[in-house]
Amino acid sequence: MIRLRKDAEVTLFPSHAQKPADFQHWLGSLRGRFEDYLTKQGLNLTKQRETILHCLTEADQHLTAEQIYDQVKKKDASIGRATVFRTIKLLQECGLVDEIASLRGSAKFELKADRPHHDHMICVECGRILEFQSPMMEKFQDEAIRKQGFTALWHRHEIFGRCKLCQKQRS
Amino acid sequence: MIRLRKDAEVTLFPSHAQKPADFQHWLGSLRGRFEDYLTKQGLNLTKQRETILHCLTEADQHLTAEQIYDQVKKKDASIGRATVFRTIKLLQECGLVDEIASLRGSAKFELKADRPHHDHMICVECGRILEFQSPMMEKFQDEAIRKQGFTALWHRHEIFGRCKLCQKQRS
DNA sequence: GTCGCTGCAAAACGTTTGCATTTAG
DNA sequence: CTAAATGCAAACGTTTTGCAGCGAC
Repeated sequence: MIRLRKDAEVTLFPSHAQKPADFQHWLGSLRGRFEDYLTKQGLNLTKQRETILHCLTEADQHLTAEQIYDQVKKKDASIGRATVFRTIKLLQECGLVDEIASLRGSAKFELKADRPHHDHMICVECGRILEFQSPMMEKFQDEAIRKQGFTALWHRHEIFGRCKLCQKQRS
Repeated sequence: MIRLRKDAEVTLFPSHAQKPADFQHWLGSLRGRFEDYLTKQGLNLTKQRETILHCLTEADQHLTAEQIYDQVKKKDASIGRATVFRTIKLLQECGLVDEIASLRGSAKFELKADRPHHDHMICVECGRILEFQSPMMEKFQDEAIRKQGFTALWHRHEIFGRCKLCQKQRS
């Protein structure tokens, strides 16, 4: 028998990551983690890669590759699309960035960094992405994984529907 | 306080839908549901649409549009890709087919029909898709949705990793 | 000088669409 | 006769790739 308090089940996050108080220090630490990974692979942290990471830290929402590209262009107009895609891939490999599904079309990305794991509710009307976390859900998920003899690497859990505002506008 | 039996938490499904004992009757009922939907929309159940639905009922795994197209061609070589895509879309609209994400590339589809809701574990090595269901997970998910004031339309929960066999081969 | 990195353009990929033709009631 | 349905090929949006030139150690 499992007992649990009704209160502790679900945590909501604001729709975007909170910026750490010491932004510069945070940015530096991410930069360091990226550089470490690249070095280990025999690669380098170039100006372009740094710019792209920087844009991701500044963004307060989930961005498509194209949106990241737009932001990056503001800092350095010479950077090409291909570099953005290639860099996002590197950031995913080293665990700094996560891909989340969008309703249709292009993928969206978020800076995972040190944030706790969470899942997403995606509004099909306005595209807004809400985040939530439920340790209990994780628990039962782990149970299923164990039962199946599966080795989980990552997962995504996306709920599509209408956010409070869009639902209200409909009625 | 919520109490629950440790046993009843997670149900595994075989990696594909069990075929009903009376296949013909089942097929007929799905066909009927499709036809009802089409009629309501002022559309018709054509030979092509019937063939595509038939292929989906025969498949015992999750198929991409291209794989469905291949199966369909065996029954009627004249059917085009576009018709397959268009028909899958209709089947989704009337709730007979669900789309599930594949690791990369094309979407995969499954015949939802009367099957209970379930989620997926996707093996990144062999592509095998395992299914599981956990009422408790749904419960906490609903809790999160309620807290957020969200109106859920559908969701998907996909765990990527290695299945038992592929994991064994690695070690 | 080497090897990685880049931007560009072209290719690849899965999916959708426009259109002329066929089909069914 | 009309409206829907089809197959084809072209278009689409996103992502990947080939390649020649650039740049950093």
